[in-house]
Amino acid sequence: MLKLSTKGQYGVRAMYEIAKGFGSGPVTIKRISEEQHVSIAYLEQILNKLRRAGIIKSVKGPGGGYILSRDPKQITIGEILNELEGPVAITSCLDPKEGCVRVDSCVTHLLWKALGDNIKRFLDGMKLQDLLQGDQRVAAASKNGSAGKRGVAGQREGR
Amino acid sequence: MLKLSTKGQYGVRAMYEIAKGFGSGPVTIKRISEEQHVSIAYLEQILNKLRRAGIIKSVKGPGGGYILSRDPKQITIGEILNELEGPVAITSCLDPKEGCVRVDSCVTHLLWKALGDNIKRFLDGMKLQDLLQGDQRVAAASKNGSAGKRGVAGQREGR
DNA sequence: TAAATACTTGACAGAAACAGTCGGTTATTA
DNA sequence: TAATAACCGACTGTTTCTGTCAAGTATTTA
Ligand code: FES
Ligand code: FES
Repeated sequence: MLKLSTKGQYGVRAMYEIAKGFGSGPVTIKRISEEQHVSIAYLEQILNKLRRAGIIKSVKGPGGGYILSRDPKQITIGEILNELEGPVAITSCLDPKEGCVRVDSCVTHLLWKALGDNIKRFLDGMKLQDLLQGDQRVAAASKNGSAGKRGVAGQREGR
Repeated sequence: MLKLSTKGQYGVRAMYEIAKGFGSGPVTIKRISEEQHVSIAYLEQILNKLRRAGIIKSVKGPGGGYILSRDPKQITIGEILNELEGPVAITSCLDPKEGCVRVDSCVTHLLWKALGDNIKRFLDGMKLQDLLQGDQRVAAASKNGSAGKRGVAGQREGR
């Protein structure tokens, strides 16, 4: 249950690849395709969305490719997924686009809201930079719970 | 993103309804249908799964219905959803039924694992009893993060 | 034992979401 | 102008979801 679509998964992997090249010129779609084993056609769809959202920029022509709009420290997994799959919404009732009339009498509303908030907090606390740093922070979050501002021992000094 | 299917949602609502009748005889499917606005036919499907899993028991004939197999304090939301939608598996790679060969070289594996563990911890920490008690504990979890053993201030003394 | 109640089971089907492809276009550089 | 690389929309097969339906079984009460 609660599966992420491939768009979201590939999107994060693609962003990781672009982040790897941060500071050293654009990364081509072809490169990403080879490194992450995702078809070029599919990646185009994904990267277009992210570009329109302003998270990455593109450079056309030879030597072109994609670059991050911001520092990897300032791009969260949450915002990537948000663009590709919409906001976290455990139920339709929690979806901003839908909403629900019976909120007050609903016994589970708060439950799903709490879960959704939890997930959101996790995803928004996780940065592209954390992926680049070989997952130490991620691993810590696994034991700890949310990756929120409380932080993790040893976070500041990545290496 | 990360939407729960209606089976899972209705399942929890149905369990809540059965839990309400805990100690005072079986609750009919008809009753649940009316209280929670879900069709009888659909509920049958859902309750059958839960019964086969041993979470609830059924009593046939007039005066029959469904009853909890255990105390509401001992039934978690996690196990209900687990039966109805399978285990938490953010990606196919994390799904016990599927698995992945490329785990080691995968940059996002740990990330999704951490998220999944987080969710699981939340769901397993949340009991049917918490729903019955008007959501105080749930509300607390919303601000706090995981509903795990670390607990929430004032948890012990529910009321 | 007959009637009423209530759960049991498996099959089925329309709708929606997913996963991915394809053909053609535009912009940049050398 | 030729090569490179991003851009764009439409399209399609597959899977999952969200239910419905019909027929059957078990239990109680009159
Ligand atoms: S039914 Fe809409 S909030 Fe629960
Ligand atoms: S590709 Fe299987 S673990 Fe990431």
